[in-house]
Amino acid sequence: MGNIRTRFAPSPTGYMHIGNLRTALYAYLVAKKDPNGKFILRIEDTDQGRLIEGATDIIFDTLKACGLKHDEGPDVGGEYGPYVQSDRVKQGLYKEYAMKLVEMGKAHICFCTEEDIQAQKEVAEAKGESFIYRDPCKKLSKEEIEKRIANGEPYVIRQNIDPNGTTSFDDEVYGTITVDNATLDEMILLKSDGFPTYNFANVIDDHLMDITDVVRGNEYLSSTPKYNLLYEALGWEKPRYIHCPPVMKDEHQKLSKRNGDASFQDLVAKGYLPEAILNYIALLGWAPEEEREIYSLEELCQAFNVKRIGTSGAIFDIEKLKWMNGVYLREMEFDRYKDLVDPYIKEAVKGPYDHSEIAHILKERANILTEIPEMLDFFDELPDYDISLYTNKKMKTDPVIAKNSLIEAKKFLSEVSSWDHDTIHDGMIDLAQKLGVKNGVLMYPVRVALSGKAFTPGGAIELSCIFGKEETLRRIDIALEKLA
RNA sequence: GGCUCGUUGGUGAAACGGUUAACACAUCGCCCUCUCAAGGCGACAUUCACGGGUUCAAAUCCCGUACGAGUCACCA
Repeated sequence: MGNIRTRFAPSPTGYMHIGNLRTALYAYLVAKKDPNGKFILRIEDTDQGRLIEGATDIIFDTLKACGLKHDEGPDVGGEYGPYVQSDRVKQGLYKEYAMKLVEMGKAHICFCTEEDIQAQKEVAEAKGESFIYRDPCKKLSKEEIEKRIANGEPYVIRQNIDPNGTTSFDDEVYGTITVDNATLDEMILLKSDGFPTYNFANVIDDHLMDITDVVRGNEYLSSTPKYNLLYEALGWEKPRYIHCPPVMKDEHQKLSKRNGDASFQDLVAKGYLPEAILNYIALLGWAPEEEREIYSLEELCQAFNVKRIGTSGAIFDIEKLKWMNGVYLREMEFDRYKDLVDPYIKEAVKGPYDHSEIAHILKERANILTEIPEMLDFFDELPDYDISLYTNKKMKTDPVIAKNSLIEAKKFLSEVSSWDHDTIHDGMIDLAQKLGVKNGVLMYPVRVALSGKAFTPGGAIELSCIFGKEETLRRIDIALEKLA
């Protein structure tokens, strides 16, 4: 073997949520840390009742949008296919191995019904006893089993576990974990519909696909010993295990798509960039060696180290994602930024204004794309504002001072030789000086007159430039009327 | 309830027996500035869930307690 092979094995049951994506990311990074490492996508659709149409496409789309390119998978093929478990069922793969285990005495055929077991469990719980199912079917004779199968009685194949002794495994993140075999219940390997359970399929497929490193959520920590018993029974080499801490919504609950909207596509729809999302979630449960926090996917591949994955759950903090998204937006080259932001500008600004200029004043200010329309809501229509807006302590203005500033500004702007940023800027600065006032005393009222808002992207001069002479003077006149 | 895992500031976290307990987000000040944002500077854990123990020395090792999470499905 030698080369690392990891897999991301989601079940197509709906949207891709953030915790899941992070697991995919880590699996990808573990593989790509090795120059020859392979990242495999496997679809685990063994629960026929939970399938959701289109869910597989969401998985493909999400991985693609994030740049988590898989080397093998249902859509790209590979020598270890098929990569969809229901297709593997058709090959009789799982049943074959399950029967083999039965022959070896490591599993048995079971005719018990769910209701039966559930009832026994409830009785035990009522008595306050812990419940480990001791399957009577284990004692069935071969003849009896054959007869009942021939009769068409439904059955499952269940793992046999010797209750004596302990089982341990070494997790790369959590260290050595040991459990008493007596606490392990004998899980179902093959369901009555002939499909394997995850518990079984994952072992078979990981082995058959030569997966060297199993990366998954820590909810599997407690069932891993049972998987290892299977590996041992089959005489297979066990993979390295990398169990990841959970991503939490708050102190008590894991992140779930059901309650919040923390799916990847929700975040994208809210105006977050895939690369920022990926960068942020990489830091949930993993810390780089350097102090740096901004990493491209390629840089993450270099910096990533399993040893620095943490063990406790991390709360997803949308505020920090917001900040990080802003960093990506600010550092983006302008052309790409403009294309990205243009739909949002169009949504808010229908007037004949230069979108490129608007993009410029937005670039340093917006953290999320979807907050852009609101920032620009004064362009098409001047909001109705109260003249109390002209009172600003820091700018040393009030309505009386503002009126004066606007009269002077209007005088200058009506006669300015050329309507461009530099000319207006220099002229206004000169004007303030001539008037013997601080820049703000002159600029602030102009900006308020143009926008009707206390805070705007861009200052008085930038806004004047974008609005053009006519509209600028028109808005100043409106202000003067209000202040009259 | 049994078993497994976890617990450093509001959040993400560093520290791998000896530091003033990094850094980042958020928050709050100040500076810069035509507003806001960005940027700069500074404040913010006398303390690492709690209680014992080991040690000259513990957030770091050990034990216990509390709290939390996961698991105990013909779900993954």
